[in-house]
Amino acid sequence: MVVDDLSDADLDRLFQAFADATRRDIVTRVTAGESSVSGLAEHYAMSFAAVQKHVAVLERASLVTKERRGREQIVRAHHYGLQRARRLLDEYETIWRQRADRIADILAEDRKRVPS
Amino acid sequence: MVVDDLSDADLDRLFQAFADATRRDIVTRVTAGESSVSGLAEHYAMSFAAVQKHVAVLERASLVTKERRGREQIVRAHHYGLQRARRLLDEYETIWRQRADRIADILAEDRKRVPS
DNA sequence: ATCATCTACAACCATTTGGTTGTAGAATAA
DNA sequence: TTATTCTACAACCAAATGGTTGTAGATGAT
Repeated sequence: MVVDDLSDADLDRLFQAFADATRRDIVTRVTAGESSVSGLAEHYAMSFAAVQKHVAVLERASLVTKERRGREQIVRAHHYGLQRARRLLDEYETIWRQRADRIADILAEDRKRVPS
Repeated sequence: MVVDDLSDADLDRLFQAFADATRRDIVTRVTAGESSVSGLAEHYAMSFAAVQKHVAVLERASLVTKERRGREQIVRAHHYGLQRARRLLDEYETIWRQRADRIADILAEDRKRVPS
């Protein structure tokens, strides 16, 4: 049962977004609670513009959303992006596990046929 | 309960490795069954050297292993890298879900106090 | 009205990335 | 031995990435 319908480009953006420690930290923060871009920027030893770019990357990957509130831009976690990434890795792991089980079965057969 | 102990650089490599469609396809293939590097290269419209590089990226990310067999280099899936990535995303999702539940509770409280 | 704050975005720079071609070594086949 | 196959790796290139500074527009506070 496939629930995801993400293009290669979508997946590229999704995993690329996770491939940076600052961005993973931003995801953690806004997952714990919303924050303005400048609020986020305080926590990192880089310029506001750099943080702004990181947020933009996360937004393009559908991992966060931005919403204006007064003069601030509020960043929130976007659940579904996260869920999709996890499900994809789940699929890989399921395939792997099935194969591992099959190998285990074959080994078990061997043991029956050639008892020590 | 934290089972993972991956540095930022480890995670960078891990997600970076997934951030390319060719590499994800290689992971899928070798997850279904081992293959030589040249065997993999047949499936892609790029040079052998390019595929070789992709395999090297996956190897550095601990997603596959290489082993010499005669003149071939056999590529296999390495389960643990995959598992670690999935668990990390699980953690994010758990945090998010807890927060979503908390918000739902607060809304439920509101409904009790201010019945329509 | 003025000032401070928050954001947007352009221009620039160094490094990394994803590809190429070319050369060379090791293992197998004839 | 010689030829073929598979791999390793260097050198190169264009484009993307992750950072910077600088300028300008909106919004809120005094």
